[in-house]
Amino acid sequence: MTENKLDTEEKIKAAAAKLFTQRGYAATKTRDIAEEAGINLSLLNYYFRSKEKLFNLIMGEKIRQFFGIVVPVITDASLDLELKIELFVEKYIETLTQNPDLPIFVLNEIRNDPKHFVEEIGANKILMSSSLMNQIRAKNPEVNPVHFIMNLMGMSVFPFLSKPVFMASQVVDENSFRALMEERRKLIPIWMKAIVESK
Amino acid sequence: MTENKLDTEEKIKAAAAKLFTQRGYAATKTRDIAEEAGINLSLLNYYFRSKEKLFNLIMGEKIRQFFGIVVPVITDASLDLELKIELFVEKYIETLTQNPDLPIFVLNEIRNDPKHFVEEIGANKILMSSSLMNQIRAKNPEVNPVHFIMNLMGMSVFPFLSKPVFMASQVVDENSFRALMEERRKLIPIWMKAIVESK
DNA sequence: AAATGATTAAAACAATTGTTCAAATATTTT
DNA sequence: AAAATATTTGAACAATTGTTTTAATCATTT
Repeated sequence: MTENKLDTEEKIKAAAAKLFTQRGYAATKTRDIAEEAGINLSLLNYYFRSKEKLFNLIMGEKIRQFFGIVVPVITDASLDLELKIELFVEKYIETLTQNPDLPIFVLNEIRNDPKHFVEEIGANKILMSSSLMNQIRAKNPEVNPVHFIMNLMGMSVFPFLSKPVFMASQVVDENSFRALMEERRKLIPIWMKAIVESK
Repeated sequence: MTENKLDTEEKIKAAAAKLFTQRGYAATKTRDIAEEAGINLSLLNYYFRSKEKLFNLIMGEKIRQFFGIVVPVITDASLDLELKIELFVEKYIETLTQNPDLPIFVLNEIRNDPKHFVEEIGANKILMSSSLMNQIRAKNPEVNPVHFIMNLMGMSVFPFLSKPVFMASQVVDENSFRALMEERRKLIPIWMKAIVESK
């Protein structure tokens, strides 16, 4: 039955995505994926040929998820800078709240295999030539706009990267972290404005 | 000879530190460490009992390195807020320029084993009760000071976490990245001031 | 020079892990 | 219904990997 086939294939992909993002490539065993998916180990190779091919598939999806979120925002010339920032922050905090393991996984695996990232994100010059970058340059021509994007991403993404540290230190718990992120959704645009206009 | 003993022990530790921080625990093989150190495989177990014990040793050192840098700064009540920020940024950018793999390794492994982190950093309440936090609270009582520390760390550390992305995207190369970080050393304190005083 | 103890090397072991195979079961097509 | 095809299963294989063992080498002491 064709539906059953999609079912198991999706089950394997979901299990693989969960474990790969949580543990990384090397620490994830094919038997763990099979168990998590509730399927026989052989089916993994039957459907995806090898652990590596399955990983590359998941990896590609995660890369597109992580970087694709904001592409429509940063490229849309009809949005002014202020609105772009608001949407950028909102999209990231929303997506990462649902997928807290996404950033550390993506950053890790890009470092391990930068080529795969370049192949996956066909147009890698999108960022520098984007409407967002031009608007930043116009606003403050004296500062390299890369600083701006590092600040914007840093303030949005870093909290999720460092969440385990703040949790372990008992600085936040699951609920207060969520509340903090809600606050940041409104605060980061204000801070970014202050940064761009500073000095 | 006792000097030779220290020599090989240090060689193994250096090799282990390099490979563990670059690849993580699971992807690092004991045989790779031995080869990198230029020693026989058996010596690893002879000196450190097991891969896991060796890893915990390295891990502890890296955690202390990553978090220890700024403890003297954030706890010293004789430094005013502005100077604290300057020193904080300077220390981090300096240390991470020398050890670019440090943050992603530390954040990764803390997520994998938060308990080890808590045991390693005995006093985990240092941050919240630090002189730095009190100075922030005094300056802007309306905003949770955790936001402030996330911004400060995010702006300082995130560039190193995302460096492989910007390199692969050809947004920066090794030299321009270094130059950017030099700029940030001066800019982040200015931006942080703008943030704290915003609204 | 012989003996002792520390250090190093090579080989082997046992468990793990990715993958394949052959048979069984289920589904679709003729 | 029979044949053909697709899916699932359990066992097995081969390579990898952390660790241990046994013997050899080296430096130091007697």
